[in-house]
Amino acid sequence: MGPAGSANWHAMLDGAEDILREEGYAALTSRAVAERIGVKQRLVYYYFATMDQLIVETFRRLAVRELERMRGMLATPRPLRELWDVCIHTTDARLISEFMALANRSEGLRAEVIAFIEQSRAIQVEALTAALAARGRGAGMAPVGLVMLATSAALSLTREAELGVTAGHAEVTGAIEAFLREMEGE
Amino acid sequence: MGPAGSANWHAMLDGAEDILREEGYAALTSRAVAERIGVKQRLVYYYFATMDQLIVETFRRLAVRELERMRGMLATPRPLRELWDVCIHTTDARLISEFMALANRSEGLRAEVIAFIEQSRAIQVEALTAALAARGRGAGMAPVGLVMLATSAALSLTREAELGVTAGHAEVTGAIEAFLREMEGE
DNA sequence: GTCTATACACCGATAGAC
DNA sequence: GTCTATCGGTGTATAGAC
Repeated sequence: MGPAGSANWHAMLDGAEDILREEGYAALTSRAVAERIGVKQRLVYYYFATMDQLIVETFRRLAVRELERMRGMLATPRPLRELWDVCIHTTDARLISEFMALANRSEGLRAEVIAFIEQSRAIQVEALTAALAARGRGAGMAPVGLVMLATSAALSLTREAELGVTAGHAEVTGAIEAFLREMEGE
Repeated sequence: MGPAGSANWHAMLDGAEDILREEGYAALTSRAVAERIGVKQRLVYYYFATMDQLIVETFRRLAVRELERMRGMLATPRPLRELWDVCIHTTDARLISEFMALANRSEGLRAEVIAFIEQSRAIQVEALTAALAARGRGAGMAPVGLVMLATSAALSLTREAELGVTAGHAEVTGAIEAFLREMEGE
């Protein structure tokens, strides 16, 4: 309904994102979003027809930004290093947990999540394939497999670190760092 | 409060588990649990002081069962194969997503989740270490790192498969299957 | 665009009878 | 152990004034 891209529209998505991160999806209500940005609850329904729509838009905005950022990294001197650092340092496992749980029950969100995973994987495969080709070598597994494995590891490493579990982390991180150094130096 | 281990106690945990799996934690209410097992809402508060306690007990019962099962596998002819099959086939990523999201906001649950991860990792490390020693070889990475990596992969493989994403899955599964065959034959 | 007001349903938790 | 009844609060969503 309301104008996408307007100041209030963005403010509402910002609020929704913060609430998801800090309090979880059970706390993501139209009242909470309104209060957080200093408007009345009714206004949320002027900008979004349902709460589900607000959630989907929140994820979509995040996904678009992230994909754009990742594509930008393809042109840098060390794309693999950049992509890995993003995965491991700027990922918020709490926020991702909420979206993963929500995606199990919202068709609209699920479609967005699927699209995001597929596109981000494609970008990462492109980066790894190019890096391997430039050095005229393979990696013992097809790039798409290696990318899938690294993405899984990054997500679990981040999530467990937030919980306070670290068994095996140094070993996995070490192996990936060694691979990155071998591929891109520094 | 109420007698842990009684028929109603188990029925309530069963109900809670089903609701989490099917509808998510936002739908896990005392009324929903009561209705599902055919009792009145008040009775839920006779067995559990708070909803948080019910959630913690639901996870704990599940974790205890799972750890027992995993320990039992250490004595089988192919422990690595058994442990991997459990990870990849009987894991319900939806249920895990809910517990992961809940653990971000419930101290009691978080402690249980941490304990479970640490204990299951220890069992898996024991299995892998024994298997490597029996064959007098190493694996290019310390066992705990390999276990961490495999666990991450299993979780993401299951979760993505439920979403319908499969890019890179065959490659990762193939590599792990090859490793298992090399270690335990068949 | 933004508001007041409200319909209707559901929540956790408790009092207290049987 | 199990129930009826209820308190005070919150949820989505809508009607309609300004």
